[in-house]
Amino acid sequence: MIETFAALAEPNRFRIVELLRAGPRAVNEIGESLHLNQPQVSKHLRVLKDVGLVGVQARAQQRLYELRGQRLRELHDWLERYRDLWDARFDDLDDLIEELTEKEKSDDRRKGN
Amino acid sequence: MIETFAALAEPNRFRIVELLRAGPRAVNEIGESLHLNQPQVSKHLRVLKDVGLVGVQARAQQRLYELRGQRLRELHDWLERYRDLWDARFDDLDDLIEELTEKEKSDDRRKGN
DNA sequence: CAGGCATATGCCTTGATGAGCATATACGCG
DNA sequence: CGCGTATATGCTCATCAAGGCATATGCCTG
Repeated sequence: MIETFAALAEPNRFRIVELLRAGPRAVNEIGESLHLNQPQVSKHLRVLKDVGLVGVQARAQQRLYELRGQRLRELHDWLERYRDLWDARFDDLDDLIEELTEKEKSDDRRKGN
Repeated sequence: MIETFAALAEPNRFRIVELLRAGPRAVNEIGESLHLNQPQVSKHLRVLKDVGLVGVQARAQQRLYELRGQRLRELHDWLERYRDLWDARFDDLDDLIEELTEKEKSDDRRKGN
């Protein structure tokens, strides 16, 4: 889980993942699309592959990288455990609470709580 | 999005988030539960708060940190765009493809593709 | 099997970040 | 209002990861 987060936390890696959502790509294609040097692309793909976010498929001297669902599904499963936190309208309430908390500070002071 | 990933990519921060799933906690409680020094807890909470994963609520000299849903919901929304990738049984297929790819390498060699 | 293309790896430098410790700030209480 | 508790911040050190460049490896073609 943490490894997945770490992999996706890197901007260029995130862009690669987003790009691969459209389908498999060769290393040079990725590099051109995202304006990255080839070695960097390879290195990032290595990380993504080690984590299991992508898989490779060799075609001639090219390597087609494709997104894999496994880790994303795990991410989803993890998120599910927090569903009650965000599935409701809690978020807007949070904002309210935040504001009220500020207010309480002065209230507390007044009533000596 | 990336900031959320970065925040969750740190092991101790991840543990804090998991802990806060059970409900709001004061800084010292978190520290004791996770065996972390107080300054570290504060620093991690700072990051989590800056990213918006947690909110604070002051009570006396304590600060109760609580998980917020916003960022997790965004994460969920982002994942949704990849749903077709993991919602099906594609994953097992990926494993197959991986294996077949290895096999193809020799096949290609034989048939001179 | 030599040359060329596609990709991977190694090395170096640099910036970011976490841990630890000391210390500052905030707040309630006597 | 001074003291103790709860939390935040500053500083330093060590680690790590990303970018750039050079180069190695793999594979195809003539």
